[in-house]
Amino acid sequence: MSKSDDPDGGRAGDGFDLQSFLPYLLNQAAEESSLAFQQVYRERYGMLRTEWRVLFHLGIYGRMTATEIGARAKMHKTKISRAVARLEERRFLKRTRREDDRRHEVLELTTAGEAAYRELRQVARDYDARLAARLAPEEEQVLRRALRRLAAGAADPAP
Amino acid sequence: MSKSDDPDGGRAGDGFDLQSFLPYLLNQAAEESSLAFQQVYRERYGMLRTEWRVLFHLGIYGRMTATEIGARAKMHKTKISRAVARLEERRFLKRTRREDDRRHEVLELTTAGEAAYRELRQVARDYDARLAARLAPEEEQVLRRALRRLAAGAADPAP
DNA sequence: GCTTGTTAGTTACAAATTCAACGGTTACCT
DNA sequence: AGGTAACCGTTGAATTTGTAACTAACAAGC
Repeated sequence: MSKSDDPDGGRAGDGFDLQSFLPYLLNQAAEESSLAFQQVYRERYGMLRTEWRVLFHLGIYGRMTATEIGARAKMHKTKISRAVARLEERRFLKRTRREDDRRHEVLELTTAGEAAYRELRQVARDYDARLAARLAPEEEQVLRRALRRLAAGAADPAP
Repeated sequence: MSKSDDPDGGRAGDGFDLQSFLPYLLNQAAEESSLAFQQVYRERYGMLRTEWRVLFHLGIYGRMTATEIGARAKMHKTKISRAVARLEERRFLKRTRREDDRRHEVLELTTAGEAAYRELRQVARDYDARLAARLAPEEEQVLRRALRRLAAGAADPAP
């Protein structure tokens, strides 16, 4: 039949355009644009996605606790707990219990962690530039702004 | 210390702006914007992400094989295999071996599958509109175009 | 003091994803 | 034909994630 004859990636079929559905489209773009970066932190440092995120949070913001990272990155406690454990094993960070409240562990990068962070940060900068180069300069601005708005979530759940 | 004092979500620290790093930002936006839709297909149909995707591909493009879906959606074989198995169990789709080449299985929605698809499609449309409503109309256009370009991937890997 | 409740972080178990190998079918090559 | 290679789809084992119960530390009320 003539149902799926379009050579390109997608607007045939019935009325729904999957390639324009934001949750789907965002996911495809996120997936695709993570690939090359992923390859670096995986193959060069044996890290997982959760791990480079924790690394970056500490590299950027300095000493913080696991919960603070979780709040900023919207990552679940357990993910962070495991990422921290692995990063500690590999001596990328160290923990210190806070003496005024011994429930908190303050996390901090070691020298090795700092070094890894700085290298990955450079990779990230270069890579981000390469991604942005696929877009028109003003397009890029609009994109980042729109994404931040979407990432922020709905303020009001419609009355 | 004065290292992480910014009340809002992000630009303190050293020079790197994580909230603007596209792979990270895209992921946050994708995650956030999937939540409400996820809730519907999960709680109303007990589906997984892979499953609604397969369902939509069949609903939109009609009969296709698993590999064709994989190519369009950039989903791995095994994910699709398992999604198809679960959708079949629940009688949302049926398979037919192609007689001219018995390696292929043509997948097709059942009546129940069609019904589920149509309902979810409506949810998707409404939801997409609600997401887009957070953006300025022209912003929205630029966003979708930019995302499609990013999702398409790099044409040349730089010589 | 001694409950009760809350918060920080871990761990155990189940669910989902990835990776590698497999069976069955067709295509190619001599 | 016979052998090898390629392709479609599945399966089992290893990773990774998610969910829920847990320990430890503090805080508040009584």
